[in-house]
Amino acid sequence: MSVSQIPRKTASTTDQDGHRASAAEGRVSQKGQQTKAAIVDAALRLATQVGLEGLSIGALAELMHMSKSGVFAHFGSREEMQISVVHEYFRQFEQEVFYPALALPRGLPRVQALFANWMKRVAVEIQSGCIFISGAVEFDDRPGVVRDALSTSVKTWLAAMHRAVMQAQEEGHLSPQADAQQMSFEIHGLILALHYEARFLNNPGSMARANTGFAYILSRYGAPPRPAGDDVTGR
Amino acid sequence: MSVSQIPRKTASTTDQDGHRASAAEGRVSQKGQQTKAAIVDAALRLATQVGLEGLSIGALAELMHMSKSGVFAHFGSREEMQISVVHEYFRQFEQEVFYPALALPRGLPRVQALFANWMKRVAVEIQSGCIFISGAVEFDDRPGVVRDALSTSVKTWLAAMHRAVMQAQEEGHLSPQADAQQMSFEIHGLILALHYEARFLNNPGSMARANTGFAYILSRYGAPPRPAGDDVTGR
DNA sequence: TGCAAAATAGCACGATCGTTCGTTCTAATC
DNA sequence: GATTAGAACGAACGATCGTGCTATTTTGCA
Repeated sequence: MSVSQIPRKTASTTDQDGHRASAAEGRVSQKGQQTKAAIVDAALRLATQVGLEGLSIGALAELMHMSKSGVFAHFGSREEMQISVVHEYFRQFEQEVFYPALALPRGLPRVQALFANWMKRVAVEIQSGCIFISGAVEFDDRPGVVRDALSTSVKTWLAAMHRAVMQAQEEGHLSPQADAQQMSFEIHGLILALHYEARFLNNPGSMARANTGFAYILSRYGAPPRPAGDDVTGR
Repeated sequence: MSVSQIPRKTASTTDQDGHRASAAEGRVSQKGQQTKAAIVDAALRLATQVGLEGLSIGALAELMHMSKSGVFAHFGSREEMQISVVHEYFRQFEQEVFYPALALPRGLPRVQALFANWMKRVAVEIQSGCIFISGAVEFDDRPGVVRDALSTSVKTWLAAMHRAVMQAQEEGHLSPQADAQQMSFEIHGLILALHYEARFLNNPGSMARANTGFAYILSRYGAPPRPAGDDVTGR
């Protein structure tokens, strides 16, 4: 399902056409699409550092060498801009983490690839930040469209991970009586602990601990003894 | 430093007298201490919902039925107010989670008590929020005194937890060759996943999954339910 | 009870926020 | 080339932010 709604790479703004038109609800020109995509790009880069709430149109305008109103006109509201950022982040997350793992056979190889890709991305986000994590904190008790967009994106990804685990059970790679929800929960915890301890506490060795934890989880859930190849980068 | 000490509204700021005086560094009166403690109390309650950055002196003043300048004068700066909130939060955390567990014998019982108390607190924070988590996101790439206060508090607590685990190894309750840092990391992950999935995603059953995960960790690290000396690949 | 000191209020400041409005410039269409 | 829609600008708005400053009230102590 998430595969079918793959957004076009040519225009990153076309994915929200159906639900809301641009600022003045007039048709957008080619140039308009380009600049809007560039703005969303810059906004995403800024949001990973200062969070979705720290994102301001003024700062974004200065970064784009544009006027505030010029930037604003592309979205019509701050919330709509934040949603655009969330969608773009999710799109990139899919491209980097999810889709490459589909190249591997379903079952344990794909689960390992998903986790490896996830780790690779978090490793970068230790410096840049992750809006799925910062956004969760910022919007966890602030209902609204931005929270909905965030929540939907995160749930879509976690469901994909969970699905891969269940497929591994079906393939006989993991114990069939194991609790797939439990396993997904623990994996999520490893990622969150890595992000917290590496990014905020600057604890060295967090990456290795997350990987070790994942190996422990696999072994507990009945994964076959590890093959000689230690590197499981599914790319 | 007794166990039974319950946080009371009076003199909750006396613990930070030595490190920094009040706003104008003049001597504080009894009434001043009371109101400041009440302000910090309200600020803490507000900060758990909107975060340390969302905390504003204006909103706090309205909540206290005071003027902005009246509130401001107690701290001298917004940062100092945020630091006071962090210290108060840490103090309450200690009182609720850490000290009660000291009543139990060192080793596995104390480790289990620490985790149980931690869980009890997080269960409440699913509704109210946790500034150790929200603060980490808000200040993870914003250096300064507030970040330092937060970081120090969190590290103190995690070190206490880690120390308890090592004591359990010394007591023979946990396998001596196990990696205590690894175990602490995984426990931290369970708490973070619980907070994320329960508070942001509203996933039911998260509490049970965190408890189950903790039991798994204990068994893997050689807790009594399983015969000691068991290999790391338990279950 | 009187008096110094502390607590609080009131006001104003510069800055920044998201947003609106009218205008100007640029691009696409005929 | 003329027409027109859209992109971008610039100024201004009301609101809120943290923070000074100066009165005024309240408190604690001799």
